[in-house]
Amino acid sequence: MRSTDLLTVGEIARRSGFAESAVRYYEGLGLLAATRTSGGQRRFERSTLRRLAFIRAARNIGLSLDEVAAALNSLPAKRTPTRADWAQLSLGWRQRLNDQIDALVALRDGLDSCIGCGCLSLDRCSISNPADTARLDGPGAAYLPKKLQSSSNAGTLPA
Amino acid sequence: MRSTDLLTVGEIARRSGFAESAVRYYEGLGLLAATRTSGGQRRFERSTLRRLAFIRAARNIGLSLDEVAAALNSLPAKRTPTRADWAQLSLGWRQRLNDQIDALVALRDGLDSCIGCGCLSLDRCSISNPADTARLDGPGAAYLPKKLQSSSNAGTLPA
DNA sequence: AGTTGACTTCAAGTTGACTTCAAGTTGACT
DNA sequence: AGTCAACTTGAAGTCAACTTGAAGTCAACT
Repeated sequence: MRSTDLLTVGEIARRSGFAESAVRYYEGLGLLAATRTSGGQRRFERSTLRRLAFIRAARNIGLSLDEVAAALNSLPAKRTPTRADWAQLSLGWRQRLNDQIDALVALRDGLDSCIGCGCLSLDRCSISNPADTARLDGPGAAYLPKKLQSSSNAGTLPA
Repeated sequence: MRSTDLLTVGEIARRSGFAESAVRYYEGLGLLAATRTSGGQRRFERSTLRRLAFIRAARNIGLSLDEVAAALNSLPAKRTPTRADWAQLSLGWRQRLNDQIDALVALRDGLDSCIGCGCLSLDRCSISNPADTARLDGPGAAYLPKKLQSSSNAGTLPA
């Protein structure tokens, strides 16, 4: 990092918290841009860190990489994105999060009414409805965040 | 379905809303039990439908099949599970759902404060924190339900 | 100049939850 | 007895998002 302020893939990885392999993968997908040294090594601009921050945020919220790509492509190509650009971009996530929250709340409320009866009827129980039927279409079936999936109390009482 | 009230894989699939391949897969995993005809075809008891309802509910809530298996294995092996058994089993899900909801709410609140500043700083912005750091460990990174993932407004404003 | 850690590419492997396929049976009905 | 939809198995394919491995190259430092 002597000559300019360009960063190697290792530095980018360390600073962003992504694995090097992920950074290379993202570059391959076109999510990140890199120049190359004469020897063929990647050099990233500092602004790449902001892109990666955006990517992580988006992934935290649940966007696929395809969606992340689309979002990044909607940034102004010819000037450095401003704060406002980034803010604009993340504004649409709010509704998305609210949708997820609503879905889970609906699921929990359905569960509450199920606990009372223990039915789990395919016909009547809202929590065990096949995904394609009636009321879960708005709320949407809720697949658990991976973090929470592995760690717990599968169906058994906590105590 | 003449002779007894045993159901074929096709009937089970139709009535449960699962694909036949999924039903066979679940049987292979031991989530479902089936007797066989002399010719080797599967025959399921009617109670299998309730198990499948449970499986769907659990999957809706986000349990992995491993977790579903563990939950089902905790059912009394020697008698037909009662309503109370099923209710007991699903009771533990409530906390899980609440955890998910809390995680998303925290994420949304973080996003709200981010939108104001547009920073997305790796250091300071809670929404773009690497998954392994500080505050997201409780809440957990939230990966979006698949349903919601594909269908939307990726990072762009709704209007 | 030599060392050595960091880098390169490309292919293949991983995970979970299934689905698809091919080729061959079975069983309910006529 | 014949028909044919529905069934069987096992292997392989799918998807996303990476990771891993092998075999080789680069660059910073001494």
